[in-house]
Amino acid sequence: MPELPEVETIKNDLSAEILHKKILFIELRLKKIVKNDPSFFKKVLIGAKFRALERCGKLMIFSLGNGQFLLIHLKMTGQLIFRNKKQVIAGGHSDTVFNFDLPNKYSHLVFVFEDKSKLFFNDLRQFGYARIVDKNQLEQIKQRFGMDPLDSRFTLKYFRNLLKKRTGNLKAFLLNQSIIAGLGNIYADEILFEAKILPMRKVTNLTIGEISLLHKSIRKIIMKAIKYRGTTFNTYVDSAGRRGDFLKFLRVYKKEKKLCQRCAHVIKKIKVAGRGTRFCEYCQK
DNA sequence: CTTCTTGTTACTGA
DNA sequence: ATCAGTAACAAGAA
Repeated sequence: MPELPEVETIKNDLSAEILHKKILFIELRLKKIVKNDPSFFKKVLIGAKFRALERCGKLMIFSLGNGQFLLIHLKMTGQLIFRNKKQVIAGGHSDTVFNFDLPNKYSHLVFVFEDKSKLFFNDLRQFGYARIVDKNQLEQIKQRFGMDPLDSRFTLKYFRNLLKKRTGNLKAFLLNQSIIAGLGNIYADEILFEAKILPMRKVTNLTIGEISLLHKSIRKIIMKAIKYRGTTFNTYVDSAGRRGDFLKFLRVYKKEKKLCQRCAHVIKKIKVAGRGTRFCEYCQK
């Protein structure tokens, strides 16, 4: 599942490949993946160039420099894969960097650039989307997102204030994109394990020490996951089709029935806030 | 065959 | 206003 670290990795890598290249052609293979009228979508993009790439939570924002912006959300199984002219010509076989043919049956949208390089938007479950918005719509959408954990304004003081306004459980709090933007099921569970706090705890009865540790853990886990280029469980790959390396650092996500690396008790899995939630009932308090 | 998975939105009722 | 719970979306894994 692309969460903040995965989207950040794709954003950074793609920025080095696609900026300032003219878009020659748009191949829309599955209409529902685009949330605009298809002819409007193509009209805005063809002939335009991506001027900047940014990330808001798990949402990618491609600035077109003409007052319009392309939004792409990968949801659970979306991929954005870039291939240069040489790779496009070679197909999927001859290059060790990537190991599958494109387009494949999950390639719903393809951007063709003037240098014959291509950007493929793949999505197995078709939950992801692409959408063109103008500046006003973009500002409205951005307002719905909470603080980015990497933002310098995400201080302990700020975090303590966020918690004060809430009453629910911690898992739901961490997953709520309008409070903190970018955390999903994998990193929420990993953060709570790191902070040694149970996911079903109410945000109202955390001690000062727990709040401080939780704040530290959010930044620590997210920064480490970015360093290792995200977590590949099923479909996630970066823009070159490579896997993320954070899988080997997971300590609770998909570790149910295995032994806790900290205390050797069995990792449990239950439903919290409607989501599969993994934790150690012994060393998380 | 059924159940589960997951990000987000929409809807219900409390 | 906020929260908990659930359905919806889709397709594959178990």
